[in-house]
Amino acid sequence: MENKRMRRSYDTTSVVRKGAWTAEEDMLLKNCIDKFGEGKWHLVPLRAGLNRCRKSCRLRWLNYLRPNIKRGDFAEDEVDLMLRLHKLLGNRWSLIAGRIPGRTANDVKNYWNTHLKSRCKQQKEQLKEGEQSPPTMVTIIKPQPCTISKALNLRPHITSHDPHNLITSSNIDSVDNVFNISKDIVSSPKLSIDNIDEYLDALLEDRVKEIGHEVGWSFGGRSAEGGGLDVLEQVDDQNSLFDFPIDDVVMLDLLD
DNA sequence: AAAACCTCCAACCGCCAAGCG
DNA sequence: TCGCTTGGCGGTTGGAGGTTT
Repeated sequence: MENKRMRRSYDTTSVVRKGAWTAEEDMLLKNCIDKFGEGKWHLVPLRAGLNRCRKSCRLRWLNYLRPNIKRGDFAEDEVDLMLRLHKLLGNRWSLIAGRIPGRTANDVKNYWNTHLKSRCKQQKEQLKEGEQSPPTMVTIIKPQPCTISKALNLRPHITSHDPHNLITSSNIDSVDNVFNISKDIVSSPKLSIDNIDEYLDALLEDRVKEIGHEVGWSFGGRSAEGGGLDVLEQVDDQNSLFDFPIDDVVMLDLLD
């Protein structure tokens, strides 16, 4: 598909080309990835015969050329999932995108910034106005940390205390009416983003199975790529996969 | 009709962590 | 241990196209 907008002008005098990609460049990049596979991005410009930097090639592939990328408007359930994940993870776009099949981190980020940021702000203000009545706590989820570490294949590079990998109070400032996570808990060095990633799978799967039992859902399998839930056949049509009522508070007791 | 303003999103930029010699 | 390279991420920009005035 040709760029719908050819916005940026090219600097033809520089060695490394910038700006919008042409169909020809796309083809060269795609052929290169098809032949050599993803990765080794520093070699890609050379292999593909492109005057582009490695980052530009990588970005173009990940955000545009990669197969199975979904384009067009976000579906209602995708938006719903995005909202909930954002409340839990903050601006961790790549993590959020990893749970929305076919969507890239850039897509998610753009959608958030253009559609949901203002909506979220608005909701927050409304909540402040009616702050007198505290939200009702309806669900308590208490997974056992030892189960997570045993049951899940945590990646080897997880560090015990990596400040950049932690959800901190600063990036959960939007945690309000859905996930009420104490700052003490989320800033604990025991919980890294990698844990969160795996943890979400376990948490959602457990929760969905639990709910599914009650309402009579049947389940498919895990996706090969992300390891998360990928199929859920709903027997009745009254609930969606992540249909926690928006006003519920889900207390996550992540640690012992 | 056209100027001003708004929306959208591809692409760029800077930073960080991991890996390697 | 240190410095360099690479991959990856989130924030931001810029400009085409759409809408309003």
